[in-house]
Amino acid sequence: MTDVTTAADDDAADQPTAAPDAAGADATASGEEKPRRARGEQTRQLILETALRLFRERGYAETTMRAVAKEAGVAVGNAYYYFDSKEHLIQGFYDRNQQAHRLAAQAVLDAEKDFAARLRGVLHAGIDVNQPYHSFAATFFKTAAEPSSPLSPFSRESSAAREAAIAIFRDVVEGSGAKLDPELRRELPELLWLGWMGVVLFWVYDHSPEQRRTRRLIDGAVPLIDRLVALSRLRVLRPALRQVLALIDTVRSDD
Amino acid sequence: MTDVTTAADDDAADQPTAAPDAAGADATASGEEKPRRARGEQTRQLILETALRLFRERGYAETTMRAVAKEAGVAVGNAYYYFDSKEHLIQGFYDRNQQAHRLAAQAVLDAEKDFAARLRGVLHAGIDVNQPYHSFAATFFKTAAEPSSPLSPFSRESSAAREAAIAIFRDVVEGSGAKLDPELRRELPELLWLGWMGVVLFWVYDHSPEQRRTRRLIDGAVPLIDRLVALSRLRVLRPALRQVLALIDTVRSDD
DNA sequence: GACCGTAGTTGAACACGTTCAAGAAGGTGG
DNA sequence: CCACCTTCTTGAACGTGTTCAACTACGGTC
Repeated sequence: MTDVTTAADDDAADQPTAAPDAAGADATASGEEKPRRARGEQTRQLILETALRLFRERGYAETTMRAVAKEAGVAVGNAYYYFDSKEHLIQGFYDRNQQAHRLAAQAVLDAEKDFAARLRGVLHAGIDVNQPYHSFAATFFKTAAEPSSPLSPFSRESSAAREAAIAIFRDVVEGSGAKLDPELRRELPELLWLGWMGVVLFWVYDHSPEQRRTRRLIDGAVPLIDRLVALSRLRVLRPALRQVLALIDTVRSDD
Repeated sequence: MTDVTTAADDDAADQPTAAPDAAGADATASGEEKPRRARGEQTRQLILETALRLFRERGYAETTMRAVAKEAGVAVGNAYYYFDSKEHLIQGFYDRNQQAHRLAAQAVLDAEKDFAARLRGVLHAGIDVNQPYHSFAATFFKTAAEPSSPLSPFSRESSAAREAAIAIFRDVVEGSGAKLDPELRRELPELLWLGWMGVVLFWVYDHSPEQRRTRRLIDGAVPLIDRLVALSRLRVLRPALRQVLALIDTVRSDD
């Protein structure tokens, strides 16, 4: 209700200190007074919410740090007290979508038992969740692509989110009745996650209306993977399978 | 104007087309419409050479447009007369390495007939060529990853370079004695190029000493692909192959 | 030779992400 | 009440990529 943040582009300047006396205004979300540390956390959230809203409204590149600060009613330097850089603000978006995917995927996994159906559902759910942010995601992807960026899906900083994502695919495999080579079973979740990264990559580059091509890619690739997984138990393919698994091991080994 | 070109001296300064008027040197294919203005081309080359040198010496991010201009002995605005942005300067690097890869690949293709050996050689040659620029390439890769960037390997602006790269892999296939399904034969070059893009992606993220993991990836993946290609003629796999080819077709179709 | 149009060139100016020294707020211990 | 420390906040300032109106040089035309 209070929603001072929506005050646009004009006044925001006259607001030197937010809630100097507390007066209970700060208790909006959580019920009770946190430890004294709550003061900064509020500002942090305010800045993050404001930034994500502006990213959504205007796009990432078009949103300046000055605009975020002004809109949030703080000094620009304050944003940098809580976030190391503009890119770091994206992490919030990142986490949020990851969680939404997890949730949407769970609904699918609760309803489906067949491996192919589970995989297909989870992949489509991932696209569903990200669909509204396609144009924004493209620019955001640019910064995530930098290997040294903490936003990279392969970075140490992302390892928690990455593990969570892989867990979804582990669930896809484990919860299905698919019979497969035990060693493959162990590696498959990570491989599927890698495939998902590939789908996301394709999606980012997909300019077709509503990203239909990505949908078709999913629909076409899933039966293929399903078939391949089934074929993996075939005698002629055993050596090839071993070869693939050995390669994965070799490549992963040291650093 | 005194003692200009503090460091840009050496080679790049005085090069071709020094005679602007003589003998219609600038035989740019188009012809009459264009007045013979080779004057600017020299400046363009000077700026490009200077920029690439500084990128190599200091890195991309650390090289400022002001430094490029100063080192080249021109005003900063002049660089923008010839190049739309700092990113556009990278295109030169891009083209040069592409050509070097083509050259190194040719040596391999002239010597080897076996499919696996050809593929392996071409991939290693690609890494060889790019090796000296690994740290620089990582940051440069960031800008290439942006879908809307003209530097993206999938962009229209890169289509010439892309076709040239695919041609290398076409040569890999055609020049080998490998027997394979005719339809696969048609698609394989582009698929191999896509795989090559994957290897590059892996390479960019590879922090192992001298990117050994990438080398191992190549050495491990090539026999695998070789085997897969050979297996593609197996009866049990024919339907799967059809499925793959159909998927590629579907995904590629409209936009 | 005078004139004009355009390719080429300039550097100040702009908006941006980011940094930093300075200070305010608010608690803690005396 | 007073120092004192930590946490939080500020806004000017820096260096960056990029733009732009003005200017120069030069070939073509009369």
